[in-house]
Amino acid sequence: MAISTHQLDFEDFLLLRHYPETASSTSLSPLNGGSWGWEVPGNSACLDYSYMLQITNEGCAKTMEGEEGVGKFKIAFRTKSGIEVMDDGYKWRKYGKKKIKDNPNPRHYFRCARQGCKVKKRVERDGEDGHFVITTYEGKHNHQT
DNA sequence: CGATTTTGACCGGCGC
DNA sequence: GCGCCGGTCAAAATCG
Repeated sequence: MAISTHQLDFEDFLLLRHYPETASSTSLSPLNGGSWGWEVPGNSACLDYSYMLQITNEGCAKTMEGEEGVGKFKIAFRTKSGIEVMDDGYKWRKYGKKKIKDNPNPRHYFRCARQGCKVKKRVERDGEDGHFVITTYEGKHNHQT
């Protein structure tokens, strides 16, 4: 599979980063509704998968600072691609499928096939925009590609 | 033959 | 306390 990637059309995509306990404090802004935030890169004209992987690693490092981790890093991005599952070099084992209320489309749950690797991957196809795919990564790989 | 996928059911958490 | 939604696991079947 190989992502083939290389150059997917990331014309429209959103990057979502999640920070476990960023000082949530007692009062979370109602506007945020949590510690989730959407980030949209300025020049998203051409973003390649490698870039996303970098972001992932970076985020992991930050989030896991001090913790062993395995943790709780979560990143999600919506891409405008007909391909839902792109191969990022890791082997994924599907462990579930579920239909979400918000989306009439089924959501696929993947998990890294490597032992000791508790990374989870969630892929949801946008039913209204068939060409949009929301991929969410959770956790950190204990091994290199 | 082994690993992986598939569907359904079960469980847990959150909300009201 | 009950209901809803989402997530995970499990057994069987399939593919390579």
